[in-house]
Amino acid sequence: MPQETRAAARLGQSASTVERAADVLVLFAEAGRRTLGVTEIADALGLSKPAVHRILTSLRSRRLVQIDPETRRYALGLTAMRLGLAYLDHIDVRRLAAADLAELSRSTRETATLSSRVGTQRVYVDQVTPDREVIMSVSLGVPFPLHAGASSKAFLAFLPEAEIEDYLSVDHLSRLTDRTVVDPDALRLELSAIRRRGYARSFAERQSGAASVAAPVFDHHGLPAAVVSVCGPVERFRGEAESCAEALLAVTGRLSALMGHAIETG
Amino acid sequence: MPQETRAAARLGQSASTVERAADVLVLFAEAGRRTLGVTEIADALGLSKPAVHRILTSLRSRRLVQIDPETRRYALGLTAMRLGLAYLDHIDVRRLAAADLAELSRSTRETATLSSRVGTQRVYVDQVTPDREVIMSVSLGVPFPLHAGASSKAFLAFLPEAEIEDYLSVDHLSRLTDRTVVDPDALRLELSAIRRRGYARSFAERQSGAASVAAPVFDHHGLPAAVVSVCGPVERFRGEAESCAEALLAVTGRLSALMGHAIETG
DNA sequence: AACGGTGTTCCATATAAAGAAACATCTCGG
DNA sequence: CCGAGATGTTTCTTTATATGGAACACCGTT
Repeated sequence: MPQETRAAARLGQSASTVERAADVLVLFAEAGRRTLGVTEIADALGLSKPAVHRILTSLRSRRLVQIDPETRRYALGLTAMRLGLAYLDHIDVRRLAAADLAELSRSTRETATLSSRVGTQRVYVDQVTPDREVIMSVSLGVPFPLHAGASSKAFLAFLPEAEIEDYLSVDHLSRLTDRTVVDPDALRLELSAIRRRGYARSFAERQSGAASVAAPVFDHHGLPAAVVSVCGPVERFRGEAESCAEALLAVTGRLSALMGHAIETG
Repeated sequence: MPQETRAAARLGQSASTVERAADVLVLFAEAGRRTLGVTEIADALGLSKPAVHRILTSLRSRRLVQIDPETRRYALGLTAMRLGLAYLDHIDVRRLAAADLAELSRSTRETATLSSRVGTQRVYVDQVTPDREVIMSVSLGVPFPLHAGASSKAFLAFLPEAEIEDYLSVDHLSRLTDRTVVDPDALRLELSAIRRRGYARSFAERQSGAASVAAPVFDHHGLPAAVVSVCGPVERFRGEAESCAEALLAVTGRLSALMGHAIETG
């Protein structure tokens, strides 16, 4: 009689005790409470007290949880923190975003790009172009300033205020096209609008004939770790900008969550 | 025949499969590599391939690890990050530091204190006094300004520059004793010296007859989460300040590591 | 197309988790 | 101060389940 465990279906052979232990760990992350007692856990997960106690003892031996000898209550341990920091250290935004870029380009039928920041400059690090005749294509690896174009402004708008002011106080903000905004006060207004709106727009600010919407992916410090954009020829993009922005924000929201930003403890 | 497992001694009954699973997780945090394969893990931990595979399948069902379908290699998953962030969110500095405060007081034979910041003020949240006749004792929960006394200056010195300037630009920095420094420029110099030195000193700045050294405990954002101090009567403290500072920095360094500051992923 | 390398499944066996109950501690409130 | 009713922990037998050798499946190479 093949009794179905709680294991996710179609994953193959599993180790049920390990799953119970994982459930215990997740409970610590979910519960608003910092500490949990044996009975509390047993009731919440439908396990017996001895089972929970054995699991906690094993988790304790690897410092995934720790016990407060005073109250005999359990909390997450140092190793739990190490796992989280290791995850955050090893994320490769480009790899993480690759599938989303492809999907974003497919659904919008425009070019989707990913940018990184290098000091006070920005570079495209990835792009996916749609399968149609007239498209936009960007150059990977070429540095651009932070004040012109949707991707650049998406970075700048969400930096700490001191960094923004440092950037705006440089002697001369370069003019890349006749639509580039180079007045610091005008830029401050624009950045403020971007923060309210959640994404940046550009029509030929950086490159004549090109238009785009862009939004940042936030890391667990709340700073922009990367910027995703959807861009296309300016003539047809006017009508698409809004729907592109919607798809864009869905993607950047998901990626930000994967980067540790604003996780809901459910 | 009672075969000794790898479980830490004297912890009570355990669940060995859970320990093996925990070892797998720790391996991801230890290894410089981001991804690991089944065989790689099995070899590293001395387990059989099927055992490792079953464990990974279970960990995967709870998203503690994830699999790259392309390469069939495994990496830490979203839940691992959640555990880390939950740990960092829930640290109770006071509880964490309690034992160290006691040891610090014992080894220096002076009073050890812990302070938290509440906006632009500071309060003592814990203290341990030594067992001798003439000692210093502070009042827990009473707010003090950030510019007078070692503990206060230890907070102020390591705040973001913008916050420091905000604080120094208030109309009138209060004078608590005749040794209190209230000149903004003199304070800027002093804060800079504190940052270089790593800890703050005070002789009767906040309280007549009292002297202290203090250093911050940093959180994973690199900001001071709390301040530890060693303090005593000003007459005898002059000769002790340097040795107290050494013990102090050992403690704040260790606590900072526990808070996620500057963790090495060995 | 055969190889050496992965990851994955099968299956009989042995092990180690499960759980009821008893025990040990702790915490209140009268 | 002392029991009542929690909690966490251990014992012990039964039973469920993790184990690992071997076989299988799936690559990317040569």
